Amino acid sequence: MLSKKTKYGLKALTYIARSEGDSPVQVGEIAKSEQIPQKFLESILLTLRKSGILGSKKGKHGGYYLREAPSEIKMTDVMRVLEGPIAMVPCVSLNYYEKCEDCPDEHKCSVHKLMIEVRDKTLSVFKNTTLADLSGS
Amino acid sequence: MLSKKTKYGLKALTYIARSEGDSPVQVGEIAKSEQIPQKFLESILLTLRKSGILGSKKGKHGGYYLREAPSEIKMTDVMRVLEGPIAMVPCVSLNYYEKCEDCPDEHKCSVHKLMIEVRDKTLSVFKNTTLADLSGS
DNA sequence: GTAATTCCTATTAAATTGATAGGATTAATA
DNA sequence: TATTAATCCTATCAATTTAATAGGAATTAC
Repeated sequence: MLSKKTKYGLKALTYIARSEGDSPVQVGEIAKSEQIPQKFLESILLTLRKSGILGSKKGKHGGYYLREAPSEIKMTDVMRVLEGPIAMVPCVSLNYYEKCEDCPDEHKCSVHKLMIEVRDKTLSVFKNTTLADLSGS
Repeated sequence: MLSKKTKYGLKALTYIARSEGDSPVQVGEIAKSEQIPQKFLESILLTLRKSGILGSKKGKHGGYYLREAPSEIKMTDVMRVLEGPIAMVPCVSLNYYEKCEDCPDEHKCSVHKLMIEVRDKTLSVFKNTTLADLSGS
């Protein structure tokens, strides 16, 4: 299941994509409109900024803005920042690979091959979807 | 990420599929061979039995066995029993549908459509995979 | 009747997630 | 320069879920 962090993050990004004009969008506005606890949303947008997906402007009239056009922002990147690995087991993760403790040989593991398939299918969706698709192009 | 419950469950099913002969397979044997805490595995196999995937025989020389041939046991069923919904959000779940609290209209939700796509791709993998595939046909 | 097994319920420990709190820092503007 | 309004940062807490353990009841083979 998707964490609320990810869901809130996706909604916020969509909101920003839709309302991009001259000035950055403020956390308070997004929180109110999308019914997200403001302080929680703050921390999520901070994560997105640190990862390079969002930029920010501090102080009065500050807020957040996209660093690239919505059509350039891939779901693979967004999901990895918000949700972490796309794979269902660490041993098939491309970006966060880890050996499973309980597996002497992962090529003999019955779960391994199945999870590679799932990973590839999921990845294909996220690779071919951008923020523009979410915000209704 | 897959829960350990699911991973252990899949490994145990694979083990049973591979060693099916006349007599049922015992929890202790599986636990030892697959390095799974025995009591934890007990509860997992109990779940699988209650769902109808496994059968059991009590008492001395008892144990667990598959209710159908490995090639008849679909991953969709196994995953739903062990891991729960296949969808990443309740509002796109086929078997466990629930409205999202924070969504006034799910057809306008930017996350909804994306998650339907992911669900369908994942589902296609699980639909076309059986325990026979896991246990090396 | 004894030993070996599944079955059942309850409990606990650890990890993760969701949310909150309080203030430091920065920038616009009057 | 003081005020206001925003992001930024760190810490903490509460709730939930996950992983594992404990102890014994019920059942069956021999």
